Amino acid sequence: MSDVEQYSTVFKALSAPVRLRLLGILPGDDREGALCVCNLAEKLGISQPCLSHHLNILRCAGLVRFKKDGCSTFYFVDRSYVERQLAGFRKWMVER
Amino acid sequence: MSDVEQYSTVFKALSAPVRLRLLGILPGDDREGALCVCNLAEKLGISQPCLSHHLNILRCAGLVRFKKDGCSTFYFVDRSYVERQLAGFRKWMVER
DNA sequence: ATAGAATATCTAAATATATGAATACTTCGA
DNA sequence: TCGAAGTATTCATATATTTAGATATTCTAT
Repeated sequence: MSDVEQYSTVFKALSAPVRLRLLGILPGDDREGALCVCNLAEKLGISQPCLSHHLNILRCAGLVRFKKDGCSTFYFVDRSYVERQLAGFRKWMVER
Repeated sequence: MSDVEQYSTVFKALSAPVRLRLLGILPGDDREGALCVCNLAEKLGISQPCLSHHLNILRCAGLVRFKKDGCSTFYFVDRSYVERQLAGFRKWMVER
């Protein structure tokens, strides 16, 4: 994947208010304060399938990961990946 | 505008490959190597109206500005604004 | 095995975005 | 003032995204 495709995937994932609110609720890698998916949906005021869809977009972009714990799934933000992407883009932009 | 709306506007502007390529071509505030709009369109392989549309999206997001010089218009990236937004988002994300 | 809980996938509808053609607007020089 | 060049806007169409309901899958406990 080219730089441009890479960054556009990340930024597209970050471009929806609902996904930003989701990122704001999800815990970091430490997973303190993690919520299961159904509670997240309620908190965001969207349906569970819709939330699954947005989590999938964030996951495909590499911004979140998850750990399964029995029946439940706990998502968390991969903050270091987010920061690497932002830093990479900043560098890409300035280097032109 | 709330933080979430603000960042989503910026990221939405950055989410299209054609707009990233455009940002890669546009000069920074020094405006060295500036191209007029019609030359940019040719370089990107899109029509002039389409380019105008994308420039407008970037402008509305605050990422680019322009200077008119006679008939021509020269766009340039407001790099300091871009960096402020990226830094602000990084902070916003970590603070949750 | 079976039931129930949690999450993901499929499907269809609504909405948003991207694009180019036609047209309007602006500025400059003759 | 008129014409030409450069850019923006309008309009219609094609494509992509968002959303919820229905359904499928996965895991656990009985």
